[in-house]
Amino acid sequence: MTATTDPSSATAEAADAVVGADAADGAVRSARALHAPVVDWFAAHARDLPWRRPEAGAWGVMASEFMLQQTPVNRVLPVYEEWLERWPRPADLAAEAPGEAVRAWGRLGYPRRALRLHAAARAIAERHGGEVPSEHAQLLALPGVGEYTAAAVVSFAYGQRHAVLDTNVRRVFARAVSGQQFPPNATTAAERRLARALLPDDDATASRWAAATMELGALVCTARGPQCGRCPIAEQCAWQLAGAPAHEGPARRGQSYAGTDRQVRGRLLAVLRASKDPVPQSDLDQVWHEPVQRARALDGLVSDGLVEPLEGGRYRLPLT
DNA sequence: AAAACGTGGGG
DNA sequence: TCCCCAAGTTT
Repeated sequence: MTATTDPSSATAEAADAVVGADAADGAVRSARALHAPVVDWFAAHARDLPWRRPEAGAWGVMASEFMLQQTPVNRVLPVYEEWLERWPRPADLAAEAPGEAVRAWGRLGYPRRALRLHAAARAIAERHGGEVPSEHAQLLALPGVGEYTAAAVVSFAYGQRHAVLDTNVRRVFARAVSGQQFPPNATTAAERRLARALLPDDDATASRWAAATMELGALVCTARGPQCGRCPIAEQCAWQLAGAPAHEGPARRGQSYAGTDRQVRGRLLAVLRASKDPVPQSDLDQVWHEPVQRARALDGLVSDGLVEPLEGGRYRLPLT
């Protein structure tokens, strides 16, 4: 275990962040008091996910993070296994046609992620000697890698001390520290500051803390129906202490789907994925009744590089 | 900075 | 049933 009790600059910074986040709460809790319970809870309750096993490597971690962007763990699992078996290293994927990545992506959703993971693999093969970079800035420069994914890779794959702020962690901090039921709609500077302030001092503990807070949010401190009875820090949770007040601020605007271009794109791509050979326009025309929207959706897929138009009005997943 | 971007499961 | 949500990124 680590020194969870000695004071440090990080503690003072955390205190400031906490006060800043909730000035009404006069009792400044020690950030350090959260580390041990959460990390110990993680040691006892963490799921055995394939990308957490040592053999996953940085490439496995990175691939899993792409797949997990907005897609639940259970749906990712089978695709991840096939993907890593087929393309065990970045160079293996880089050697493939991008369309094969899109096909293997299956129904995970947001297929541009498949294209970006493929492009990232090519960048890694060309610019990084086939090794997933271990610097946050270099990762951030890769297609499809944003602030969260870069942080996840350096933390989970390389064991670095880096704040990892995903939707789960944001919710845990919002409740446990800020006393709010939900975090703001968009990640704020205050949240980043708080996440940095709460980070344990040493790399190993910081890395575990990142994974642990994420897992706590995913399994216990969930968006709906949180299981506070099973939470290791329920006694210190600012939201609980405040009587679990309902969320104030603006509600998150839901995403509509039925009837949108996204739905049409999804149907078009499903047809293309299913066929190894080029598909005639007439087959694509079956998926949507409205010709204007249908054409717009197809154009969008082409301009996104997800679909390749051929001579004679035929289409296929991209070869190059 | 708001909006686009897929898909399916659970409350 | 319907709505909400899921390890975000890009433009």
